[in-house]
Amino acid sequence: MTQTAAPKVVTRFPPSPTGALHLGGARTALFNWLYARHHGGRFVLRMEDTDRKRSKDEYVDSILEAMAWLGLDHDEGPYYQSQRFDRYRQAIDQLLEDGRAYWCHCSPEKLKQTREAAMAQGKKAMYDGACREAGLGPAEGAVVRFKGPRTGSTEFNDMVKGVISWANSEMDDLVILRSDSSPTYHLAVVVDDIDMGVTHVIRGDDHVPNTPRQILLYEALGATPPRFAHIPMILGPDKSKLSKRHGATSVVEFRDQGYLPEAMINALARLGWSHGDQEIFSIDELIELFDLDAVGKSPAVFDFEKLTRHNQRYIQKASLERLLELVTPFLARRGIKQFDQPTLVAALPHLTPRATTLVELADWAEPYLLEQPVMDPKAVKKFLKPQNQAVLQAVRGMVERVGVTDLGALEEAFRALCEELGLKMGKVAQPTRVALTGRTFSPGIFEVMAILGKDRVLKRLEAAMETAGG
RNA sequence: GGUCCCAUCGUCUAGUGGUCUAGGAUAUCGGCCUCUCACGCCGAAGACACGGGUUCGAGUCCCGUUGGGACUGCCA
Repeated sequence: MTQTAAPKVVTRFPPSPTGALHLGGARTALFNWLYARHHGGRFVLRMEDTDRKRSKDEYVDSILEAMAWLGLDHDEGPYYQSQRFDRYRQAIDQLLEDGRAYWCHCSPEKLKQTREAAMAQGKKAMYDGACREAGLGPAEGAVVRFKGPRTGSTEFNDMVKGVISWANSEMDDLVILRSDSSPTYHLAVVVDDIDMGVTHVIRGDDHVPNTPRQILLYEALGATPPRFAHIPMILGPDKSKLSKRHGATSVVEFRDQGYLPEAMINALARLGWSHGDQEIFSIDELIELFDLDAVGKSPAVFDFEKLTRHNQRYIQKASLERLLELVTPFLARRGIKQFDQPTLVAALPHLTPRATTLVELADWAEPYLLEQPVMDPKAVKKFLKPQNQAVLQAVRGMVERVGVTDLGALEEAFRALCEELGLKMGKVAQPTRVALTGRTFSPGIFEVMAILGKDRVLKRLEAAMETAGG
């Protein structure tokens, strides 16, 4: 007998488009994507936009953009829950018919009062089940509630946390249809995961308390629950839930700050997951190595410094061609739209070890791409002094004579010149560096000359001599 | 308050009862390299939350304490 071709693993990522894709969501998406890819399964994208007031199209676009940037491609979707209301209604009707749900006429005000009263007495703030056995029908302002069991317990074997058991008495009857006749999250998510054949639900562990109630819903709907894997949350440096006040938290912000997607992926993957002592992983390695059994249980503080370090390494590793493409928008952003590409190509290999982000890389590249470098006033004051005019003059003469193409010859001549002047290398190199780049730091002085070429070196030295003389 | 989850260097983590005087990464500090700034290399400091058990033996298993977190919505 041959088995049907139904994929054995189907994962999904269901963001609600009420904000940009955050680090936590991105990691959840990554783990789902990796799990599907590792097992040769399918990855479904679904927008949970049942809350029509808070969901916005611009967030849908922004989430899609972030996913694409990270390279997390989906095999199905994006589905939109807002387009599946008929299906949810059908499931709710079925539940009503089967006696697994009931109409509730309690007003939000009344509910709030009972809740507060319960809290005041130090009791559990749960729905009291007033309408549970009332046999009510639909009415203006009414909702439908799921009729959950009052006794026993619901248990599941979480793939990262192990067995988790929940007393049914701890769960009240949750609303599945709102008074505006839209379905709630719990109902929609379960119906969708059934319809879409989801086999593994990998999500943040803030969903742990939702899981037993959803399992009950699966059973009421006559479906087998999927496997669950609850991954620990990502925290800010103060160990509280990561939020805006911790700095950049949305994926596109990192992109705009000059981070490479593979650095993001690497950093995110290592948060809660590990493979021995290995720190650097390519996408292919992650797909090959990733599995849920190596996911940790405890929450993790996001380490921005480590991400930056990863980013620096990835910038160093990137091909010249890609770097060119990556850095161009960042150059444009600082007003450098037209420039001599060969100069940038020559400069880039010397710049990458010095840049931790693409923003910095563009900054490092600037002196070589501008007609005249922007002179740092402090550097000018310190190094382009009258007494250095002669030094610059001597360097100019040397460059005129030996050129800048033969680095060996250039260095030899430069050192000879220092000796001749009776000056240490640094005393000659620093004024030259400022003359050529406008700054006190740069790649090696000979590399700088080679990048600029003889003509520009001579021109800049002359300009600097004038500055020093004046 | 209740329910549930979690607990190794500052941070991310390795560690699945003996090989742990606890390993790696990052951050910090020191050194080397050196024309500056980086990169790179070498080195230092730095952790098993606490208390009970189980065991010949516990970072590893069990219980408790403490601490942290999540949930407790007609948000998802």
